Amino acid sequence: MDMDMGMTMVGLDEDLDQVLAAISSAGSSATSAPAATGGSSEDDETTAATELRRGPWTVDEDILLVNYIAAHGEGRWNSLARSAGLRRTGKSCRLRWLNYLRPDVRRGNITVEEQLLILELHSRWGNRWSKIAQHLPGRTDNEIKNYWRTRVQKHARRLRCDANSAQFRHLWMPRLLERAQDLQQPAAATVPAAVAQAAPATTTTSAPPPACYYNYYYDDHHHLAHQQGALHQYYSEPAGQTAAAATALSPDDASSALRPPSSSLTADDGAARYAAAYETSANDLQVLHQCGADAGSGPTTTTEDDVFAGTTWSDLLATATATGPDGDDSSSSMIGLQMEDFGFGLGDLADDGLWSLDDLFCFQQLC
DNA sequence: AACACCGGCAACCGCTCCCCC
DNA sequence: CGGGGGAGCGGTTGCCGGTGT
Repeated sequence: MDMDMGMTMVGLDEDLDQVLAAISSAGSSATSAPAATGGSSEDDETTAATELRRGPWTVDEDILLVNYIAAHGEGRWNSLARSAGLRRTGKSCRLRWLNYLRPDVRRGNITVEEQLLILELHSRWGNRWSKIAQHLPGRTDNEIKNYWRTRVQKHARRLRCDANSAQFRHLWMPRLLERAQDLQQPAAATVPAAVAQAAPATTTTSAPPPACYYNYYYDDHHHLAHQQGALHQYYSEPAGQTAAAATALSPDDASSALRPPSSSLTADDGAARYAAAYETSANDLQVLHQCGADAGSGPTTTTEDDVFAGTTWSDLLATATATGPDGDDSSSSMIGLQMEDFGFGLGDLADDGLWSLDDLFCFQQLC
C-alpha cells in the first residue's frame, strides 16, 4: 500500500483526545486552514487540490471533517470533501465519519449479547454486514465484519468447522449464553430464577455494575461519549442513558477470568441457567435497544423482509431463538437448544460446570 | 535485545444500486 | 428509457502493536 507513513497516525482513543484538544484550543479557526495541505505557493495549492491523500487520517483532517459536518451536516460526500478543504475522496470522508468520527459510534469490545446477535443474524442474512449492524446500535458494519473475520472465524477454525455452519452455531451459542449469564450473575444472584425469568427488562440492569464493568465503561465508553458530547454540539446523550448502557456492557474477553468458582450442576440447574441466561441477555439487549432508540440509532426497519420490524431487543432475540437459521422452527434455534441435543448431559462438562473452548473441541471430536 | 509471527483493525478498492436529469 | 454521478456495500489490503522465540 502506498500510504504516507510520514503523517500522523489516527486511530486510537488518544488520537481522538488530540482532536478534541485541538478543537477546544483552536476553536473554529481549525476550519479555516487545512493544515494537512501545508501548501504555501499557488503551485503547491494547485498540486494539493489535485492530489488526493490516502492512508491514515491525521488529527487535522479529522477536525476539518467533524467541524464541517457539525456545521453543514452529512451528505454529498464528494462536494463535502472539497468544501471542507480535505484532499480526500468523498468515499474516504464518508468512511471516516461513519466508522470512527460519528458521535454515536460505540467502539471497544463486542459484548457477549452482541456476539449472540451477530451470530444469529449472520446465520440468517450471511455477510450482510450493514444490515446486521442496523440491529446493533452504535456498531458499524466494518467493525462487525472485522469481528467476524478475525475472532469468529478463529473460533470456528479451532473447532474445525465452518463459521457459517449450523454446527458451529450449535457449539458456540451455548458458550456465549453461558458467558452472558456469568457476567450477569452478581446482579441476579439474589433474584430467584422464577422471578428473574418473569422480571421486567430493568430488573437485571438496575443494580450497580460490577467494578470491572464500570472500569470498562468509564475507560472506553463514558470517557469517549463525554468527549464526543463536548465535540459535537448537536449531539447530546443523557447521562442516565449511558449509565444504563454501562450496566449492560460487559467485556468481550472476560471469559475464564470471570468464571465463578466450581459448582456442581444438576440437569435442572442447567436448564434454569440457560433460561436465565437467555432472559438476562434479552433484557440487556432491550436496554441497549432503548438507549439506541433514544439516540436515534436503534433497530430500524427499512426493507420489507426485515423480520425484526418494530421489535425490541427482547423481541428481537426471542425471534432469533424461536426460528432456526434457515427460517424453520427446528431444534437448531438458540433457546431451543437443549443439552440432550448434544447427546450428553451437564455432568460431562468441566469441573466448573462451564464450557471452555477445550470442552467444545473435545465434544467436536466426539461428533 | 532482536527478530519473527500473528491478530486486530483502519482504510482502500471494486462493484452494485439508486436517484436524478 | 438510458446515462451519469453519488452513495452504499462487501471483500481485501497492509500497518501497528502485542507476543513468542
